[in-house]
Amino acid sequence: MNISIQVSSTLYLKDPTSSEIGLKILREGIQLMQDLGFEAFTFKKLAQNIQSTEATIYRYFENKHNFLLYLINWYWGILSYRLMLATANVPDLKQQLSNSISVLTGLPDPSQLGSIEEEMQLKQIVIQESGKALHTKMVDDENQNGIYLNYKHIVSTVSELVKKIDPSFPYPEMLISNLIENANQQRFFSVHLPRLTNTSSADDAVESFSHLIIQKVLQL
Amino acid sequence: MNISIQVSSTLYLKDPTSSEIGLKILREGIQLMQDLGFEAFTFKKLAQNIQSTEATIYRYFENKHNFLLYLINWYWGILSYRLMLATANVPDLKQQLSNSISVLTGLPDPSQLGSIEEEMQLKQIVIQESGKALHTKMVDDENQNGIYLNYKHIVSTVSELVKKIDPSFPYPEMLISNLIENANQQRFFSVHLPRLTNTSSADDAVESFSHLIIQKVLQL
DNA sequence: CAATTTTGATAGTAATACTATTATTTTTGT
DNA sequence: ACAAAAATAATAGTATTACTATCAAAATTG
Repeated sequence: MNISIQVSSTLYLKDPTSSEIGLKILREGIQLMQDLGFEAFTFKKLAQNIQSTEATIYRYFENKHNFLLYLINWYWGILSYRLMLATANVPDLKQQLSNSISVLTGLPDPSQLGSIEEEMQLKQIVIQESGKALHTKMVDDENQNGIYLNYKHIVSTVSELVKKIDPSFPYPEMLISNLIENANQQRFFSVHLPRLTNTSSADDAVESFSHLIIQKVLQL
Repeated sequence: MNISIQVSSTLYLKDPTSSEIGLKILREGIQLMQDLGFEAFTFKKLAQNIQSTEATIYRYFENKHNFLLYLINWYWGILSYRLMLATANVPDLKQQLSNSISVLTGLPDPSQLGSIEEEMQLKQIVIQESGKALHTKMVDDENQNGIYLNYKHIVSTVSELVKKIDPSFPYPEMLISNLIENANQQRFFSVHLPRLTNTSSADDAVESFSHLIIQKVLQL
Protein backbone atom coordinates (compact mmCIF):
# COMPACT_ATOMS: atom_id res chain seq x y z
CA MET A 1 0.00 0.00 0.00
CA ASN A 2 1.38 3.35 -1.02
CA ILE A 3 0.02 6.51 0.53
CA SER A 4 0.05 9.58 -1.64
CA ILE A 5 0.74 12.75 0.27
CA GLN A 6 -0.66 15.96 -1.14
CA VAL A 7 1.81 18.73 -1.95
CA SER A 8 0.51 22.01 -3.31
CA SER A 9 0.96 22.06 -7.08
CA THR A 10 2.02 25.69 -7.06
CA LEU A 11 5.32 24.53 -5.61
CA TYR A 12 6.61 22.75 -8.69
CA LEU A 13 6.66 23.36 -12.42
CA LYS A 14 6.52 19.63 -13.21
CA ASP A 15 5.50 17.01 -10.68
CA PRO A 16 8.72 15.40 -9.43
CA THR A 17 6.89 12.22 -8.46
CA SER A 18 5.86 11.72 -12.09
CA SER A 19 9.25 10.61 -13.41
CA GLU A 20 12.29 8.63 -12.41
CA ILE A 21 14.54 11.66 -12.57
CA GLY A 22 12.06 13.69 -10.55
CA LEU A 23 12.15 11.10 -7.78
CA LYS A 24 15.93 11.18 -7.90
CA ILE A 25 15.83 14.96 -7.46
CA LEU A 26 13.71 14.46 -4.34
CA ARG A 27 15.75 11.61 -2.88
CA GLU A 28 19.17 13.10 -3.47
CA GLY A 29 17.90 16.62 -2.85
CA ILE A 30 16.76 15.71 0.66
CA GLN A 31 20.13 14.20 1.37
CA LEU A 32 22.10 17.11 -0.04
CA MET A 33 19.94 19.67 1.75
CA GLN A 34 20.73 17.93 5.02
CA ASP A 35 24.43 17.60 4.28
CA LEU A 36 25.06 21.14 3.08
CA GLY A 37 22.27 23.17 4.63
CA PHE A 38 20.03 25.49 2.65
CA GLU A 39 22.65 28.20 2.06
CA ALA A 40 25.29 25.97 0.49
CA PHE A 41 22.78 23.78 -1.33
CA THR A 42 22.63 24.56 -5.07
CA PHE A 43 20.88 22.99 -8.04
CA LYS A 44 24.28 22.70 -9.72
CA LYS A 45 25.62 20.51 -6.94
CA LEU A 46 22.41 18.47 -6.89
CA ALA A 47 22.64 18.02 -10.67
CA GLN A 48 26.15 16.62 -10.29
CA ASN A 49 24.94 14.25 -7.55
CA ILE A 50 22.23 12.79 -9.76
CA GLN A 51 24.35 12.88 -12.91
CA SER A 52 22.06 15.31 -14.60
CA THR A 53 22.12 19.03 -15.35
CA GLU A 54 20.98 22.25 -13.72
CA ALA A 55 18.53 22.90 -16.57
CA THR A 56 16.71 19.65 -15.88
CA ILE A 57 16.15 20.47 -12.21
CA TYR A 58 14.94 23.93 -13.14
CA ARG A 59 12.24 22.26 -15.22
CA TYR A 60 10.85 20.74 -12.01
CA PHE A 61 11.39 23.55 -9.52
CA GLU A 62 11.51 27.28 -10.08
CA ASN A 63 14.29 27.75 -7.52
CA LYS A 64 15.76 26.26 -4.39
CA HIS A 65 13.43 28.24 -2.16
CA ASN A 66 10.45 26.51 -3.75
CA PHE A 67 12.24 23.18 -3.51
CA LEU A 68 12.60 23.70 0.24
CA LEU A 69 8.95 24.73 0.52
CA TYR A 70 8.05 21.53 -1.31
CA LEU A 71 9.96 19.41 1.19
CA ILE A 72 8.39 21.20 4.14
CA ASN A 73 4.92 20.90 2.64
CA TRP A 74 5.56 17.22 2.08
CA TYR A 75 6.51 16.85 5.75
CA TRP A 76 3.33 18.55 6.94
CA GLY A 77 1.41 16.28 4.60
CA ILE A 78 2.94 13.22 6.25
CA LEU A 79 2.16 14.54 9.72
CA SER A 80 -1.39 15.29 8.68
CA TYR A 81 -1.76 11.71 7.56
CA ARG A 82 -0.25 10.36 10.76
CA LEU A 83 -2.53 12.58 12.78
CA MET A 84 -5.53 11.02 11.05
CA LEU A 85 -4.30 7.51 11.79
CA ALA A 86 -3.61 8.36 15.43
CA THR A 87 -7.08 9.74 16.11
CA ALA A 88 -9.30 7.55 13.93
CA ASN A 89 -11.50 5.21 15.97
CA VAL A 90 -10.38 6.76 19.26
CA PRO A 91 -13.64 7.56 21.07
CA ASP A 92 -12.22 9.64 23.93
CA LEU A 93 -11.45 13.24 23.01
CA LYS A 94 -8.71 13.59 25.59
CA GLN A 95 -7.06 10.47 24.24
CA GLN A 96 -7.35 11.89 20.72
CA LEU A 97 -5.63 15.06 21.88
CA SER A 98 -2.92 13.15 23.67
CA ASN A 99 -2.25 11.02 20.61
CA SER A 100 -2.14 14.14 18.45
CA ILE A 101 0.41 15.79 20.72
CA SER A 102 2.57 12.68 20.47
CA VAL A 103 2.44 12.78 16.69
CA LEU A 104 3.23 16.48 16.53
CA THR A 105 6.00 16.68 19.11
CA GLY A 106 7.42 13.17 19.39
CA LEU A 107 9.88 11.37 17.17
CA PRO A 108 8.59 9.11 14.39
CA ASP A 109 8.99 5.38 14.81
CA PRO A 110 10.67 4.05 11.66
CA SER A 111 9.94 0.44 12.59
CA GLN A 112 6.21 1.05 12.62
CA LEU A 113 4.05 -0.43 9.87
CA GLY A 114 3.21 2.11 7.19
CA SER A 115 5.87 4.52 8.37
CA ILE A 116 7.21 6.77 5.66
CA GLU A 117 10.89 6.35 5.09
CA GLU A 118 11.60 10.00 4.32
CA GLU A 119 9.85 11.33 7.42
CA MET A 120 12.87 11.45 9.67
CA GLN A 121 15.02 13.16 7.06
CA LEU A 122 12.28 15.65 6.27
CA LYS A 123 11.85 16.34 9.98
CA GLN A 124 15.55 17.17 10.28
CA ILE A 125 15.21 19.56 7.37
CA VAL A 126 12.14 21.18 8.93
CA ILE A 127 14.04 21.61 12.21
CA GLN A 128 17.09 23.10 10.54
CA GLU A 129 15.68 25.07 7.64
CA SER A 130 11.98 25.81 7.90
CA GLY A 131 12.51 29.26 9.40
CA LYS A 132 14.34 30.30 6.25
CA ALA A 133 11.43 29.21 4.09
CA LEU A 134 8.83 31.01 6.18
CA HIS A 135 10.52 34.25 7.17
CA THR A 136 10.80 35.91 3.79
CA LYS A 137 9.16 38.86 2.12
CA MET A 138 7.22 36.40 -0.08
CA VAL A 139 5.37 34.76 2.80
CA ASP A 140 2.09 36.59 2.18
CA ASP A 141 1.99 35.73 -1.52
CA GLU A 142 2.86 32.14 -0.78
CA ASN A 143 0.16 31.97 1.85
CA GLN A 144 -2.30 33.25 -0.76
CA ASN A 145 -1.18 30.41 -3.02
CA GLY A 146 -2.14 27.85 -0.39
CA ILE A 147 1.40 26.80 0.50
CA TYR A 148 0.59 26.66 4.19
CA LEU A 149 -2.74 24.85 3.98
CA ASN A 150 -1.29 21.56 5.19
CA TYR A 151 0.18 23.28 8.22
CA LYS A 152 -2.90 25.36 8.94
CA HIS A 153 -5.06 22.28 8.63
CA ILE A 154 -3.05 20.50 11.30
CA VAL A 155 -3.25 23.42 13.71
CA SER A 156 -6.94 23.83 13.01
CA THR A 157 -7.77 20.14 13.53
CA VAL A 158 -5.96 19.83 16.83
CA SER A 159 -7.11 23.17 18.18
CA GLU A 160 -10.70 22.10 17.45
CA LEU A 161 -10.07 19.21 19.82
CA VAL A 162 -8.84 21.65 22.42
CA LYS A 163 -11.98 23.75 21.98
CA LYS A 164 -14.19 20.71 22.48
CA ILE A 165 -12.36 19.68 25.62
CA ASP A 166 -12.19 23.15 27.13
CA PRO A 167 -14.41 25.66 25.31
CA SER A 168 -13.33 28.42 27.67
CA PHE A 169 -9.64 28.24 26.87
CA PRO A 170 -8.89 31.47 25.02
CA TYR A 171 -5.83 30.56 22.94
CA PRO A 172 -6.29 27.15 21.31
CA GLU A 173 -4.51 27.90 18.02
CA MET A 174 -1.65 29.62 19.81
CA LEU A 175 -1.28 26.68 22.16
CA ILE A 176 -1.03 24.13 19.35
CA SER A 177 1.19 26.12 17.00
CA ASN A 178 3.39 26.87 19.99
CA LEU A 179 3.79 23.19 20.86
CA ILE A 180 4.60 22.27 17.26
CA GLU A 181 7.14 25.03 16.77
CA ASN A 182 8.61 24.55 20.21
CA ALA A 183 9.21 20.84 19.64
CA ASN A 184 11.34 21.59 16.58
CA GLN A 185 13.11 24.50 18.19
CA GLN A 186 13.97 22.53 21.34
CA ARG A 187 15.35 19.67 19.26
CA PHE A 188 17.61 22.18 17.56
CA PHE A 189 18.66 23.61 20.91
CA SER A 190 19.36 20.20 22.38
CA VAL A 191 21.97 19.61 19.66
CA HIS A 192 23.48 23.08 19.34
CA LEU A 193 22.62 25.15 22.41
CA PRO A 194 21.89 22.58 25.11
CA ARG A 195 21.90 25.14 27.90
CA LEU A 196 18.69 26.57 26.50
CA THR A 197 16.81 23.34 27.03
CA ASN A 198 16.44 20.29 29.30
CA THR A 199 17.37 17.15 27.61
CA SER A 200 18.91 15.21 30.43
CA SER A 201 16.04 12.86 31.09
CA ALA A 202 16.09 9.40 29.61
CA ASP A 203 12.74 9.70 27.86
CA ASP A 204 11.94 12.21 25.15
CA ALA A 205 11.87 15.43 27.17
CA VAL A 206 10.38 17.44 24.32
CA GLU A 207 7.35 15.19 24.03
CA SER A 208 6.95 14.90 27.82
CA PHE A 209 7.11 18.66 28.19
CA SER A 210 4.40 19.06 25.56
CA HIS A 211 2.07 16.61 27.30
CA LEU A 212 2.72 18.33 30.60
CA ILE A 213 1.81 21.74 29.16
CA ILE A 214 -1.44 20.37 27.75
CA GLN A 215 -2.36 18.67 31.02
CA LYS A 216 -1.65 21.68 33.19
CA VAL A 217 -3.11 24.28 30.89
CA LEU A 218 -6.32 22.39 30.20
CA GLN A 219 -6.41 20.90 33.69
CA LEU A 220 -6.81 17.29 32.53
CA MET B 1 22.43 58.84 31.22
CA ASN B 2 23.58 56.55 28.47
CA ILE B 3 23.50 52.81 28.98
CA SER B 4 26.15 50.80 27.18
CA ILE B 5 24.96 47.43 26.00
CA GLN B 6 27.55 44.71 25.65
CA VAL B 7 27.94 43.09 22.24
CA SER B 8 30.45 40.31 21.76
CA SER B 9 33.60 41.72 20.18
CA THR B 10 34.03 38.70 17.96
CA LEU B 11 31.10 40.04 15.91
CA TYR B 12 32.87 43.06 14.46
CA LEU B 13 36.26 43.88 13.03
CA LYS B 14 36.11 47.49 14.24
CA ASP B 15 33.67 48.69 16.88
CA PRO B 16 30.85 50.45 15.00
CA THR B 17 29.99 52.52 18.08
CA SER B 18 33.49 54.03 18.02
CA SER B 19 32.99 56.32 15.03
CA GLU B 20 30.37 58.48 13.39
CA ILE B 21 30.34 56.35 10.26
CA GLY B 22 30.06 53.19 12.35
CA LEU B 23 26.96 54.57 14.07
CA LYS B 24 25.54 55.45 10.67
CA ILE B 25 26.10 51.85 9.55
CA LEU B 26 24.10 50.68 12.55
CA ARG B 27 21.30 53.22 12.25
CA GLU B 28 20.78 52.91 8.52
CA GLY B 29 21.61 49.20 8.57
CA ILE B 30 18.77 48.48 10.98
CA GLN B 31 16.39 50.43 8.79
CA LEU B 32 17.53 48.76 5.57
CA MET B 33 17.46 45.29 7.11
CA GLN B 34 13.83 45.89 8.06
CA ASP B 35 12.88 47.33 4.70
CA LEU B 36 14.54 44.73 2.49
CA GLY B 37 14.80 41.65 4.71
CA PHE B 38 18.04 39.74 5.22
CA GLU B 39 18.12 38.15 1.77
CA ALA B 40 17.87 41.35 -0.25
CA PHE B 41 19.99 43.38 2.17
CA THR B 42 23.53 43.98 0.85
CA PHE B 43 26.47 46.04 2.02
CA LYS B 44 26.49 47.73 -1.37
CA LYS B 45 22.96 49.05 -0.89
CA LEU B 46 23.76 50.08 2.67
CA ALA B 47 26.87 51.91 1.46
CA GLN B 48 24.75 53.88 -1.01
CA ASN B 49 22.28 54.74 1.77
CA ILE B 50 25.00 56.20 3.96
CA GLN B 51 26.91 57.76 1.08
CA SER B 52 29.93 55.61 1.69
CA THR B 53 31.44 52.55 0.06
CA GLU B 54 31.24 48.80 0.43
CA ALA B 55 34.90 48.65 1.44
CA THR B 56 34.28 50.89 4.44
CA ILE B 57 31.48 48.70 5.78
CA TYR B 58 33.61 45.61 5.30
CA ARG B 59 36.16 47.24 7.60
CA TYR B 60 33.55 47.12 10.39
CA PHE B 61 31.82 43.81 9.70
CA GLU B 62 33.15 40.68 8.08
CA ASN B 63 29.87 39.99 6.28
CA LYS B 64 26.15 40.56 6.52
CA HIS B 65 25.63 37.40 8.54
CA ASN B 66 27.83 38.83 11.28
CA PHE B 67 26.09 42.16 10.98
CA LEU B 68 22.77 40.45 11.64
CA LEU B 69 24.27 38.54 14.57
CA TYR B 70 25.48 41.86 15.93
CA LEU B 71 21.98 43.34 15.81
CA ILE B 72 20.46 40.28 17.46
CA ASN B 73 23.12 40.24 20.15
CA TRP B 74 22.48 43.92 20.76
CA TYR B 75 18.78 43.16 21.17
CA TRP B 76 19.42 40.44 23.74
CA GLY B 77 21.73 42.85 25.52
CA ILE B 78 18.92 45.39 25.77
CA LEU B 79 16.49 42.77 27.07
CA SER B 80 19.04 41.59 29.60
CA TYR B 81 19.30 45.14 30.86
CA ARG B 82 15.54 45.58 31.02
CA LEU B 83 15.24 42.29 32.85
CA MET B 84 17.61 43.60 35.50
CA LEU B 85 15.59 46.78 35.93
CA ALA B 86 12.33 44.87 36.14
CA THR B 87 13.48 42.54 38.90
CA ALA B 88 15.78 44.76 40.99
CA ASN B 89 14.32 45.62 44.38
CA VAL B 90 11.35 43.31 43.87
CA PRO B 91 11.28 41.15 47.00
CA ASP B 92 8.70 38.58 45.90
CA LEU B 93 10.06 35.86 43.65
CA LYS B 94 6.75 35.28 41.92
CA GLN B 95 6.50 38.98 41.16
CA GLN B 96 10.07 38.90 39.81
CA LEU B 97 9.11 36.03 37.53
CA SER B 98 5.96 37.77 36.37
CA ASN B 99 7.86 40.96 35.59
CA SER B 100 10.47 38.94 33.72
CA ILE B 101 7.82 37.26 31.58
CA SER B 102 6.41 40.67 30.70
CA VAL B 103 9.82 41.91 29.62
CA LEU B 104 10.53 38.81 27.56
CA THR B 105 7.17 38.37 25.85
CA GLY B 106 5.48 41.79 25.94
CA LEU B 107 6.01 44.80 23.73
CA PRO B 108 8.44 47.53 24.82
CA ASP B 109 6.98 50.83 25.94
CA PRO B 110 8.75 53.57 23.96
CA SER B 111 7.33 56.31 26.19
CA GLN B 112 9.00 54.87 29.25
CA LEU B 113 11.94 56.65 30.82
CA GLY B 114 15.27 55.14 29.82
CA SER B 115 13.73 53.17 26.97
CA ILE B 116 16.11 52.45 24.16
CA GLU B 117 15.03 53.91 20.89
CA GLU B 118 16.28 51.09 18.72
CA GLU B 119 14.60 48.34 20.75
CA MET B 120 11.40 48.15 18.74
CA GLN B 121 13.24 48.06 15.43
CA LEU B 122 15.65 45.45 16.69
CA LYS B 123 12.74 43.39 17.98
CA GLN B 124 11.16 43.42 14.53
CA ILE B 125 14.44 42.23 13.06
CA VAL B 126 14.71 39.47 15.65
CA ILE B 127 11.15 38.36 14.85
CA GLN B 128 11.72 38.35 11.12
CA GLU B 129 15.34 37.27 10.75
CA SER B 130 16.80 35.63 13.82
CA GLY B 131 16.10 32.10 12.57
CA LYS B 132 18.37 32.75 9.61
CA ALA B 133 21.20 33.81 11.89
CA LEU B 134 20.86 30.80 14.18
CA HIS B 135 20.09 27.91 11.83
CA THR B 136 23.35 27.72 9.94
CA LYS B 137 26.20 25.27 9.81
CA MET B 138 28.33 27.81 11.71
CA VAL B 139 26.17 27.81 14.84
CA ASP B 140 28.49 25.58 16.87
CA ASP B 141 31.58 27.66 16.12
CA GLU B 142 29.72 30.86 16.87
CA ASN B 143 28.46 29.42 20.12
CA GLN B 144 32.07 28.60 21.02
CA ASN B 145 32.92 32.24 20.36
CA GLY B 146 30.36 33.36 22.92
CA ILE B 147 27.89 34.86 20.48
CA TYR B 148 24.93 33.45 22.39
CA LEU B 149 26.04 34.35 25.89
CA ASN B 150 23.58 37.23 26.18
CA TYR B 151 20.72 34.94 25.21
CA LYS B 152 21.86 32.06 27.39
CA HIS B 153 22.27 34.44 30.30
CA ILE B 154 18.67 35.56 30.00
CA VAL B 155 17.34 32.02 29.88
CA SER B 156 19.57 31.01 32.75
CA THR B 157 18.55 33.95 34.97
CA VAL B 158 14.84 33.47 34.52
CA SER B 159 14.93 29.69 34.73
CA GLU B 160 16.78 30.05 38.06
CA LEU B 161 13.75 31.97 39.29
CA VAL B 162 11.53 29.12 38.14
CA LYS B 163 13.72 26.65 40.01
CA LYS B 164 13.46 28.66 43.20
CA ILE B 165 9.69 28.91 42.93
CA ASP B 166 9.13 25.27 42.02
CA PRO B 167 12.25 23.13 42.52
CA SER B 168 10.40 20.05 41.30
CA PHE B 169 9.55 21.41 37.86
CA PRO B 170 11.65 19.32 35.47
CA TYR B 171 12.01 21.64 32.44
CA PRO B 172 12.80 25.20 33.58
CA GLU B 173 15.14 26.14 30.72
CA MET B 174 12.82 24.62 28.15
CA LEU B 175 9.89 26.52 29.61
CA ILE B 176 11.64 29.88 29.43
CA SER B 177 13.28 29.47 26.03
CA ASN B 178 9.92 28.26 24.76
CA LEU B 179 8.10 31.36 25.99
CA ILE B 180 10.72 33.68 24.49
CA GLU B 181 10.77 31.98 21.11
CA ASN B 182 7.03 31.53 21.07
CA ALA B 183 6.40 35.22 21.69
CA ASN B 184 8.39 36.15 18.61
CA GLN B 185 6.94 33.37 16.50
CA GLN B 186 3.34 34.24 17.42
CA ARG B 187 3.92 37.89 16.60
CA PHE B 188 5.11 36.79 13.19
CA PHE B 189 2.07 34.54 12.78
CA SER B 190 -0.32 37.27 13.85
CA VAL B 191 0.86 39.40 10.93
CA HIS B 192 1.36 36.76 8.25
CA LEU B 193 -0.50 33.58 9.22
CA PRO B 194 -3.20 34.75 11.63
CA ARG B 195 -5.06 31.44 11.54
CA LEU B 196 -2.14 29.87 13.43
CA THR B 197 -2.61 32.13 16.41
CA ASN B 198 -5.21 33.97 18.53
CA THR B 199 -4.89 37.66 18.33
CA SER B 200 -8.51 38.75 18.58
CA SER B 201 -8.44 39.95 22.17
CA ALA B 202 -7.96 43.62 22.90
CA ASP B 203 -4.97 43.15 25.18
CA ASP B 204 -1.65 41.67 24.11
CA ALA B 205 -2.62 38.02 23.64
CA VAL B 206 0.98 36.87 23.34
CA GLU B 207 1.94 38.29 26.71
CA SER B 208 -1.29 37.09 28.36
CA PHE B 209 -0.78 33.59 26.98
CA SER B 210 2.73 33.54 28.40
CA HIS B 211 1.58 34.55 31.87
CA LEU B 212 -1.19 31.97 31.70
CA ILE B 213 1.26 29.21 30.84
CA ILE B 214 3.51 30.16 33.74
CA GLN B 215 0.61 30.29 36.19
CA LYS B 216 -0.87 26.97 35.14
CA VAL B 217 2.37 25.09 34.77
CA LEU B 218 3.85 26.28 38.07
CA GLN B 219 0.43 26.35 39.79
CA LEU B 220 0.76 29.89 41.09
C1' DC C 1 52.16 69.85 11.66
C1' DA C 2 54.06 65.37 10.59
C1' DA C 3 52.69 60.67 11.11
C1' DT C 4 49.15 57.54 11.27
C1' DT C 5 44.73 55.97 10.57
C1' DT C 6 40.50 56.02 8.17
C1' DT C 7 37.86 56.55 4.21
C1' DG C 8 36.71 56.94 -0.88
C1' DA C 9 37.08 55.56 -5.50
C1' DT C 10 37.76 52.11 -8.43
C1' DA C 11 38.74 47.59 -10.17
C1' DG C 12 38.59 42.86 -10.09
C1' DT C 13 37.23 37.76 -8.98
C1' DA C 14 34.80 33.53 -8.02
C1' DA C 15 30.38 31.79 -7.17
C1' DT C 16 25.46 31.91 -7.51
C1' DA C 17 21.05 31.87 -9.59
C1' DC C 18 19.33 31.71 -13.13
C1' DT C 19 17.94 31.81 -18.91
C1' DA C 20 18.67 30.31 -23.63
C1' DT C 21 19.86 27.27 -27.41
C1' DT C 22 20.38 23.18 -29.76
C1' DA C 23 21.41 18.33 -30.18
C1' DT C 24 20.32 13.86 -28.46
C1' DT C 25 17.67 10.52 -26.15
C1' DT C 26 13.41 8.64 -24.40
C1' DT C 27 8.57 8.05 -24.40
C1' DT C 28 4.15 7.58 -26.56
C1' DG C 29 0.29 6.67 -29.68
C1' DT C 30 -0.97 4.00 -33.52
C1' DA D 1 7.76 -1.12 -35.18
C1' DC D 2 8.11 3.59 -36.03
C1' DA D 3 7.08 8.55 -36.58
C1' DA D 4 5.99 12.46 -33.66
C1' DA D 5 6.32 14.59 -29.43
C1' DA D 6 8.37 15.31 -25.16
C1' DA D 7 12.16 15.21 -22.01
C1' DT D 8 16.92 15.58 -21.13
C1' DA D 9 21.99 16.65 -21.83
C1' DA D 10 25.47 19.69 -23.07
C1' DT D 11 26.94 24.01 -23.35
C1' DA D 12 27.05 28.92 -23.14
C1' DG D 13 25.89 33.15 -21.32
C1' DT D 14 24.14 37.03 -17.95
C1' DA D 15 23.31 39.84 -13.91
C1' DT D 16 24.08 39.94 -9.18
C1' DT D 17 26.37 38.89 -5.01
C1' DA D 18 29.94 38.66 -1.76
C1' DC D 19 33.71 39.64 -1.28
C1' DT D 20 39.40 41.25 -1.88
C1' DA D 21 42.89 44.50 -3.48
C1' DT D 22 45.03 48.88 -4.48
C1' DC D 23 46.04 53.47 -3.91
C1' DA D 24 45.05 58.29 -3.36
C1' DA D 25 42.64 61.70 -0.47
C1' DA D 26 40.91 63.16 3.84
C1' DA D 27 40.62 63.17 8.71
C1' DT D 28 42.50 62.32 13.17
C1' DT D 29 46.10 62.27 16.66
C1' DG D 30 50.28 62.78 19.32
